[in-house]
Amino acid sequence: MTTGKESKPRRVTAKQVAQAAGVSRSAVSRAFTPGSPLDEGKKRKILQVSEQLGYRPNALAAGLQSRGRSNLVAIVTGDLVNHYDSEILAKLMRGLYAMGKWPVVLGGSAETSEAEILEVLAYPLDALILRGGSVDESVATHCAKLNIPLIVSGRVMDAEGVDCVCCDNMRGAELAVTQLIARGKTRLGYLGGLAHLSSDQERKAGFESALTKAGFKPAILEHSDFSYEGGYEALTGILSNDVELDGLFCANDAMALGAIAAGRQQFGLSIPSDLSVVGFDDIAIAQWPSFQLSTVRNDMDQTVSQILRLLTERLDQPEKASETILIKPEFISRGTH
Amino acid sequence: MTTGKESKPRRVTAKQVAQAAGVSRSAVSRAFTPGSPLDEGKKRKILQVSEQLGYRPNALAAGLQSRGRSNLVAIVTGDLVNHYDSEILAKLMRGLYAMGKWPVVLGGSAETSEAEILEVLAYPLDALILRGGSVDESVATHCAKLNIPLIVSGRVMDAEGVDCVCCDNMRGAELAVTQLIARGKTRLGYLGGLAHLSSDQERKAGFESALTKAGFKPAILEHSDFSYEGGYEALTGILSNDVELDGLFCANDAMALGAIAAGRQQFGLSIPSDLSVVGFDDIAIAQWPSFQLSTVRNDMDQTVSQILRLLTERLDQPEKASETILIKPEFISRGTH
DNA sequence: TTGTACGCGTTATCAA
DNA sequence: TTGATAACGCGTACAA
Repeated sequence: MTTGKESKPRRVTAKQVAQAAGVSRSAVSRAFTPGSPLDEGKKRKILQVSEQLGYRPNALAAGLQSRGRSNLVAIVTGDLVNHYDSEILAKLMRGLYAMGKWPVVLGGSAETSEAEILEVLAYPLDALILRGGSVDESVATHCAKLNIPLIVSGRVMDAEGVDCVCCDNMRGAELAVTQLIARGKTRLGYLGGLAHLSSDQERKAGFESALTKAGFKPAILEHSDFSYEGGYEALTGILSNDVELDGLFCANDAMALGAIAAGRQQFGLSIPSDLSVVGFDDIAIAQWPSFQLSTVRNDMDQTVSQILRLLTERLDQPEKASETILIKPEFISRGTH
Repeated sequence: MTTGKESKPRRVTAKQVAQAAGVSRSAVSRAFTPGSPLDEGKKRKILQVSEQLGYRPNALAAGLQSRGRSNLVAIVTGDLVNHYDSEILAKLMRGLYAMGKWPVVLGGSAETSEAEILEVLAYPLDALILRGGSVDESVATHCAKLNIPLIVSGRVMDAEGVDCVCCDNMRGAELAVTQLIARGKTRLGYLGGLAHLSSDQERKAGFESALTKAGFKPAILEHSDFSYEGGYEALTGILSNDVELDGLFCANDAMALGAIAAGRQQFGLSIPSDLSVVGFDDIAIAQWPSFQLSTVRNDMDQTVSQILRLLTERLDQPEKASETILIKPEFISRGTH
């Protein structure tokens, strides 16, 4: 057993490799830079010594160079308890690996601390991807000052030089309402998530406008928190108050699943004959045999590929005009509507 | 619109702030180093100019220093489609933020590429946390050569200087078997996940040993892939082959939920009177009203806090003896056994 | 309290 | 093809 603070053992450097191999430091650097002019035998020797000593060029020091990049990209994700957030995070990370970028992940829990984001900006990030959490727009100002490209997804941020990728939430809500009405449902309710999020506001607005256009009025407009438990409690509350309802559009899948469970267990409702329920996002469990949830697909693959495209272009052309991409939602018809 | 490759705009440096504020560059450095001797008025001036220019000390360059750290910690996670993996990742990330460390997240999908891990070792990481994915032990060798502390969780790795935190899987499986037998179930089956993972092997071994000790034989030993769909298909297959079964222990919750759905929908079974099902992990959806799954808790909070403790101690004492921590599982009695 | 000078590990430039 | 040398941006020992 050892006690007390010990000195940190240091990593092997190019200098040490150079000495051990009997070459100059520059030669070592060249051995690891494809296309550099270097004698083939000398290169082999260097690589062999490096292997033996466990040498790898330090990516940090390389990123310090004039034209160097850190290849670090920060991602701010929403609460990973929400399956949409964890699923799209996985896809986004894979895309970044393929680009040779490494994701530094922030958030992941209910409260996304603004301070955390500002702290991580101390790193010379290649970009910051704001995918979830409720973060103030002032982040855009900080990024701009630090020359860190900002890409926002899941909402639209109207700031200079900020690229956005967002689902057409209004359209998605309209799709849901149209499909419910097509099934003969007329007393429709809306179950929203956190009301301060623009995605919720847009879905709600889409719901109301589509309903009005069809000549109906909302049976109820309720809010919860995007969680399964929240959806369960919300529908329990609504039905306990004798609200007449034959269709419910929920702002995400988790709440829809919770509402379905409450309807069945607390009120003995048959889904969809007594009550139709439609969700939003199309997370993996929506298609589990137990659920077979009808929902509006918030396409993750399209979203991720657009984010990656915008990132690539922005890195290549820092001054190019910013874009806002709207992803088209699609109604997924399963068994709950 | 702009075309072609443009030069990357550079970040404001301490030198520029020094010039703008009319002070030396070291003064700027001191202004951002708490406890450094510096005239109060000069410090205010520097901070004000920095604010205006948008200057932040570059964490990368700072980490290059002799006694500096990168404060970057890589985490290898398993497939984020598995809720256990995404839930524990979120908790682990929060713990790292609290320590002032930033998580570079790898994996997250079915195939964890070994090459990805080796590539990220180009960064002078403070540590590598191997939490999921099926990664070869050779990673330990690479980490050792690069002086990057390695902490493994979810399995035990018997390598020099590697700390481990793992659930006592044998004991967990025994708990499940004991509880099933206590309910009068005697024809018990085991539904495993990916058979090459040690966690699966240990749970299976625990199942068999506990059953033998109680004087019974396994009704069936089956394997799947840790997914809901896999569990659904596996039980469908088992029951289609007329295996007599009154209790099923699954190597994780997702498969247990799938198996329950299959039993109910495909064979009209009543759970638990016809068939008891017990899972492993205790993910969040295990306690959803629709499921109320009886399971063995693989405690995430304990696991995470042990990982963080080992990390802290390892950073403080690089040469201290390595530890292997076994987390005690707990049976969570709900409605499916 | 201040500024100068050096080191961190790398890549890029330049003259040989 | 080579090796010496200058950046890169920062912290800090050292001398003033």
